[in-house]
Amino acid sequence: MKVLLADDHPLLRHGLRALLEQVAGAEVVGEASDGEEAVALALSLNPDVVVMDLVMPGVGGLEATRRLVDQRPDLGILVLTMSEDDASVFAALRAGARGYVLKGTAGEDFLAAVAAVARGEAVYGPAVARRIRRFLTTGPGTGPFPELTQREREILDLLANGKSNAEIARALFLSLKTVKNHLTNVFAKLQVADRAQAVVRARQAGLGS
Amino acid sequence: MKVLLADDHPLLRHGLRALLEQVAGAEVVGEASDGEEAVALALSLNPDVVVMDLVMPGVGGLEATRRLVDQRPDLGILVLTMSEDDASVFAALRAGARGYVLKGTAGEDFLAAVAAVARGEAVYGPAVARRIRRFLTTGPGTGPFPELTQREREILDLLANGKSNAEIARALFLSLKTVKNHLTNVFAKLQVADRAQAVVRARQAGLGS
DNA sequence: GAGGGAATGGGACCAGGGTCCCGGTCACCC
DNA sequence: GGGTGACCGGGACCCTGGTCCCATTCCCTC
Repeated sequence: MKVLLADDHPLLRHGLRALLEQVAGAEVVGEASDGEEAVALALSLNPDVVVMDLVMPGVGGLEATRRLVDQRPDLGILVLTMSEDDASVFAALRAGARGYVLKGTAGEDFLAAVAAVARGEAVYGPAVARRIRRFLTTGPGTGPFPELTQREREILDLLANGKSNAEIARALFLSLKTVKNHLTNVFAKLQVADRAQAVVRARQAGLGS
Repeated sequence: MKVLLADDHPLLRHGLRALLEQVAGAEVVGEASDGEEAVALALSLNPDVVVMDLVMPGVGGLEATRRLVDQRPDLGILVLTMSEDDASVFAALRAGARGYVLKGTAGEDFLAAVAAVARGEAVYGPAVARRIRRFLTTGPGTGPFPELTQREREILDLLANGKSNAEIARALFLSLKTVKNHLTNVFAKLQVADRAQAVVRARQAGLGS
């Protein structure tokens, strides 16, 4: 099983290589630090699996995945990323990645995912699986504020970044009135008096950037 | 040299351990995956250096750093961060970290930083070094936002906890007008438009509870 | 003593934020 | 079919928040 590593963090590449080399039959045939390099190395080294970071300088993992899948449809690509957001998950899957693992997963789970992708299977980490299930069920699942609706959470997230009502309205293509109405509900559910307190609560819960 | 690793990413911990174990005299005595665990292990294992990630589930690296420095002022804490953004790095240093390295740094540089922190030195990147110098040269203004006056910082701190103008006025025995006037100055100095954005900035810098 | 900045307030003004109440559409479920 | 809830929006209303003036009192420094 030949593996190609593509990640712009030397430390992380080192960890992956150390992990993979413990496994009999696994061999790290190359390392790339950006998407361009990843595509070139994958085409020349013919690995069974490419472990691909999404965020890399220059050509990112998403674009590299698209190019590789275009030329080698059977190549297994395991996307490895920090971000857990819905957009990334589905963008990666649409691009043709066969697996999606968060960087926070345990070593054994990661190795199992690499092996599975090499065998042609598709795997997702448990965290992402939960995320997908939540996304599919759409219900007010296990978010930071489960009592909020989807829309209310979107608005709160923008609020947590200091956006004004008008900016939120523009960002979500809503009327100013709708934003204010939603926020009134959010404040009630969070049991806060105004937007400033809501920002405090939201950022305590890890929202915002 | 005894090292404790605190990061919620097993893969990254693995990479760091592999790196450190190449060095004679270095020993990874423990691994923690959140701030709570990091504090407990550091107090029981007595390492020379704690390599601390900032973003961890539950008690984050910032709070863990504060608690550790409180109990073991001489303990070297090396913060490991994704990005070099001013607010978080500065907050970490304010919490008592003796250095920080980006996750993207090369292995040798990372090892050098760990060794330096173990020796009691402090290591910072050029961007932070500039900021530190400015912070120190602006005298014992002590805290983020050196451009603010003492009173303005007090008010901003209350604001960062979601207090209204009236509440701030009562808390500080001031007129409502005075609070508003001070806040107008604070907003100008922080280059934000309103209190919500000020809350965001303040909490990014580690203010508030 | 003159100057400047920090701190404290007042007056006037008004835009944005927030509330309450109302209407409608759509999807889902009993 | 009827009910419920999310989502979208309007009207009217009030008040906090924020700004731009202004003044006063300290205190520190030149």
